Amino acid sequence: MPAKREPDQTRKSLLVAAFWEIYQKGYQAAAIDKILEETGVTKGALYHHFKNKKDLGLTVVDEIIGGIVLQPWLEACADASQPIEACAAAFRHHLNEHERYIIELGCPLNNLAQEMSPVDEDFRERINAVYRKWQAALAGLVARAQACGRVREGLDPERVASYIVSSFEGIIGMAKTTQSREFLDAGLEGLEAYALSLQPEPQS
Amino acid sequence: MPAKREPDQTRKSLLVAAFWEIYQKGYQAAAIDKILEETGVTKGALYHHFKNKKDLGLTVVDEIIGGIVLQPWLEACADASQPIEACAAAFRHHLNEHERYIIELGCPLNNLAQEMSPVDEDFRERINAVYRKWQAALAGLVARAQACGRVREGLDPERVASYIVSSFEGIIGMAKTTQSREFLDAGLEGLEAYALSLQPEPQS
DNA sequence: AGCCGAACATACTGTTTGGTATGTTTCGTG
DNA sequence: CACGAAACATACCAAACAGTATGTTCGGCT
Repeated sequence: MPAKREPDQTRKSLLVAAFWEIYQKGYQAAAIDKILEETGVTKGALYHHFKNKKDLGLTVVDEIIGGIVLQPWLEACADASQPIEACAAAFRHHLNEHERYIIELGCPLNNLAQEMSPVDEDFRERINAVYRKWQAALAGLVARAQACGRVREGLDPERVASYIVSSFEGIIGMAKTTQSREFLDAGLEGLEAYALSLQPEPQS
Repeated sequence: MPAKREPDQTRKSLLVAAFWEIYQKGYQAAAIDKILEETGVTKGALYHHFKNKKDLGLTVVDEIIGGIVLQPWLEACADASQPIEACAAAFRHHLNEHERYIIELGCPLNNLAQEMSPVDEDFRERINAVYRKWQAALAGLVARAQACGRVREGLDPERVASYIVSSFEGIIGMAKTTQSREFLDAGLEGLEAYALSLQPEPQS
């Protein structure tokens, strides 16, 4: 029972189905036919909306994955009245919220990044664009924390943000690999220890 | 001009070629025919030594990747007269040594882990076995550092090791994604900051 | 009403790929 | 030297897959 003719709806459902297929199997192993089967859309319709598989994949990065990954961080970094604490809270909240999928399937952005970066420059660029936004938001947070005297001066916010993002993705990746929460917990503990080490020496 | 008949040599060359093919494209996208072309071995020979593609892949994990990844760490963790410093040194040495490939292709173990963990339980187990050895070596290092009073008591060596491994793989992954050394440097800086935070408070 | 392009549907193609069936050659052993 | 198994070689297959050619239907605009 396909609703008569709703191009936006059709397009969106294709993107969502493609996202899940890619999230589960990776881009290269993602099967177009599976996406069609899942949505009930036909091949003609798909190739009307997207010019090929790569176009579909890149659009998934831009319109689906970008939003999913960035949203919680942009929020958390924006209203941070208490920078580091808010960040750590957003951290844990985000992980708890999606723990199920994160342990089973990892981070959709990192998955694609690891698979496609060496293999396709266009994918790499789109993925990097998302990472840069994430990193920029975190760097802004750190800079503000410095302004408040909650983070030591002399640290480069960009580099600190780099490390946090790297570490975060690494933690999620290991949780996926081990299929357990242990690496998640141990990782958060470690990252918080690192965050504490950013604070200025208490002037006792 | 195939050397008359050297089964071990043939097998080994297949494993090495398979390693590179998998390292570059991932397991699922790795082409058997490419491996045959690269080695000059024929299909009949390959399927004589390995019962299928999966068997080949799993053997690559066990006999090639395991060694490559573990060797430098096991060495560094073994003779550590100065635990943390030796570890950090092995760190940097390892990265510098293989910087080229690491930035371009990442960590072969982590690549496979991210690709295969959600998709194939057998791969996940083999990969995890390697990670556990790595983690165990690091945990041993931390434990000894505790015994020497160089690392605070009350920290769980296993969890600390978990975090370091996670973080390390995350850093390499981001270096690959961005195709730059920046994340590598920023990551090492961050990890060293973390390592310092493990030390006992200086009793001033 | 009529028309034209956007939005779909169906059937097919060409290639790539892992895997196999079958044949041949080498080598250690009795 | 015979002989049997291991080590290789060749030709082929069947399925999966992205992509296309072609046809049909809807819906807005004049």
